[in-house]
Amino acid sequence: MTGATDDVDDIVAAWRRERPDLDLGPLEVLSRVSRLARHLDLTRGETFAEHQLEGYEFDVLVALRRAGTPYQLSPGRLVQQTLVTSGTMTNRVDRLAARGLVTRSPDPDDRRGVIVTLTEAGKEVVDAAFSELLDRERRLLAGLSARERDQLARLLRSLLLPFEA
Amino acid sequence: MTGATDDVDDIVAAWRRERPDLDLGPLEVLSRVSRLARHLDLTRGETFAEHQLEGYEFDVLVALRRAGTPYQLSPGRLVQQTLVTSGTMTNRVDRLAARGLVTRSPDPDDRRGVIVTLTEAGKEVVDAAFSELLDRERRLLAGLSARERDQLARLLRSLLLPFEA
DNA sequence: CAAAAGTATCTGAACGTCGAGATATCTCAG
DNA sequence: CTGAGATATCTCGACGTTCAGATACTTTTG
Repeated sequence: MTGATDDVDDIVAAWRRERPDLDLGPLEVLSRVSRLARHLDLTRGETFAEHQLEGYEFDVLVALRRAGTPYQLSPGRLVQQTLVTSGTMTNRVDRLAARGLVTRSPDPDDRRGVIVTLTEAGKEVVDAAFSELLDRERRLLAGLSARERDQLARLLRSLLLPFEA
Repeated sequence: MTGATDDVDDIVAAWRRERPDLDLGPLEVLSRVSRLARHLDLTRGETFAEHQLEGYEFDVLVALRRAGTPYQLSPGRLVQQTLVTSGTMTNRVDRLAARGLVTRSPDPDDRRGVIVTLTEAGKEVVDAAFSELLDRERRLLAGLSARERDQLARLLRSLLLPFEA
């Protein structure tokens, strides 16, 4: 059994033919990261659709949910956790508030500030969707042993660290 | 020395506190993949800007470049390789053609078809940008040994395969 | 305490992507 | 050959994101 090849193997082979002078090593890892993330994004949508959620809505709800009681965060903190811009977060909170999944209220300690709170309805939706997402993702990882998953997590962490300085 | 922790460690710890009933294992791997990809996307933009390119333009040029002489692909093939929709590809080719980086011509063998060709100017731009991108990505991976990079590539490949069936 | 610098959030226009549908062409069974 | 279905590409309106700048408030400085 010769190990199966993926799209990135083809891409690297093509480059090796076209540019044998270049060290294509980085592609082996980082192209796979990008493509895998893209596939994950595309299929996550299926899970969310079952709960009448969009992916970007989920990202906000999930940040509020794991903050714990009373499920409150400022837009600024939500921006940090979701890696989007402040204008985007304003829009997202608007839409979620219109659907009754969060509320927006003034921060009593800082009159510039706003507090976004997960509603009970929002909590129910996000809990259901999150649990299903975990199930789905567990299936994606089923092909790896526990040891391999640990390795993978450890290696990815070390790539992630430089971005979080 | 206790290993450094990243954002995902914090996220998992928060979830463990909030939902000790759930198996959060998938997050350790897949959250890192998503966040890393997002960071890669954000910083890739810096490299491209030096060559007056946008990331989405680069994706198209690079697919044509590695196709080899005569650097031609149909919009359909470009769609497959870049994981975007056909409408998006039409727009991208429009913009690249307007900038003189590609040309669009009818396919002589299939009158429904179109052939997108990389111009000499397009080739020069993409070669310069690609080489610089590789340098930059190599630096990101410098913290890993060759053996670790291989491991990582192998594990990511096995996660990618199910999406490519 | 006043002025300057910093911070939190929102606004609005420009932009790229998507998704459904339209058009034109090709393929193949009958 | 003909008609049905498949295929390749494009059109276009809706949408979410970005970016720069505006606003309002807070903190720091002298």
